[in-house]
Amino acid sequence: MTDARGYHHGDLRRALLTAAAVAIEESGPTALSLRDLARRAGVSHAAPAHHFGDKPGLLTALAVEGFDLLAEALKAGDSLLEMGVAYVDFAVRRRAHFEVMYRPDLYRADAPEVVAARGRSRAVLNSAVVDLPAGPGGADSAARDALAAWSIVHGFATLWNAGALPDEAGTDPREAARTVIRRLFEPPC
Amino acid sequence: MTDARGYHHGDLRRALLTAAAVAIEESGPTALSLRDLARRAGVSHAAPAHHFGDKPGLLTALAVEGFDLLAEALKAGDSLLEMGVAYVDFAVRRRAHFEVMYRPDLYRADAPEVVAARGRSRAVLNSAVVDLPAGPGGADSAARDALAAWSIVHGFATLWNAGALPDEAGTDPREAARTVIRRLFEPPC
DNA sequence: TAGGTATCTTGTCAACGGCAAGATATGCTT
DNA sequence: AAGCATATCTTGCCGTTGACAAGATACCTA
Repeated sequence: MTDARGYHHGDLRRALLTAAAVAIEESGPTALSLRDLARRAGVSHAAPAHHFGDKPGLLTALAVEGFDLLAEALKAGDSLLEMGVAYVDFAVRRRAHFEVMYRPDLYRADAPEVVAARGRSRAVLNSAVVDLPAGPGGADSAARDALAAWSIVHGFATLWNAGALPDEAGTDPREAARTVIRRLFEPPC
Repeated sequence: MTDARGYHHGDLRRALLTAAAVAIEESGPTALSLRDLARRAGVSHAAPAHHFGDKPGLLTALAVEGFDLLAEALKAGDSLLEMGVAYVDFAVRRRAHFEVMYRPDLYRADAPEVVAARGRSRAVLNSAVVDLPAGPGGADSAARDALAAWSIVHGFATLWNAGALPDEAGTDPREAARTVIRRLFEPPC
């Protein structure tokens, strides 16, 4: 979609979001430049403003898209373990979206569309926990289980993306994640 | 150290690092401006360049300081559980350092001082895992245990700082973290 | 076909990061 | 104590960026 001659682009909003994801994956969200995105899309430097208002506006749209893509990806997991693997897989494959989603200083995290989309993804995440056998804490432990599961997959994904993990972790994030998450079910008891 | 009239500041490097931590805590690392730091320290806009070269240089120094502060903070934990709590506590109290440390696109993560400081903090983290009873995997499971523990505390800390956790998580990060980490030892088996 | 609106362009401004050149303080050497 | 080298800080400048304003062009509907 580099060319698209004529005064009107046709699908500039979509093109800018895609270009933003690519640019963020290349150099991180901090180095993101609206003017660079405009250049990549072949439009003038002020064109993005019409669709997103300002930079936080664009990243807000990207975050909304990310939460919806995450909810979709999580639905593929049929168990808590597999859903955790899907969470990590999403964070690695759609790294740009993931990075923005959990960086509220970059966008308007309290915008209604964001709140709604985040709620959708969280609902899917929690749906897998209620199916577990109740722990020693009874029904009250469901919240703790959800928080623990979410924390371990989110932490693993973040550390993986940051390149902070030692080489022993391997090269396949799905496999490594599965091993780590299993630790939640097979403790040294 | 706001004033310090005269041509020379006296301790500009220290003042800039402190001001950077404050500014990042206020508005995140993306909004950080060297010129703003210079204004806060009462020096000219080009003064920071002498001490840190450029913006990544300043954040590199901040990351090094962060890894050393983390290693120090972790030493206070006498068990794996308490060390995990200390990790979360560090992430919340020294939020600016923590955010920069795990964002390699912001600084020179491969600089030798960074590699050394990161190694020091990781050594402390791993020292608590070897004291654990060996899991079903034998000695090989130590790496997995370390990764699982690191992931769960890092994920919890990140989610807490991002404001992503639901209100049920409470207001005290240490208490909430302790509850979640315990889940690693008391599974529904 | 004509008016209205959505979309995009051009022009401008302040702020920023980075560089170069100069000014001032500090410390070392003799 | 005097002079020189160096560290530290300033002033001035340039290219880029985000944001805004005003105008141009294409689409769409009545």
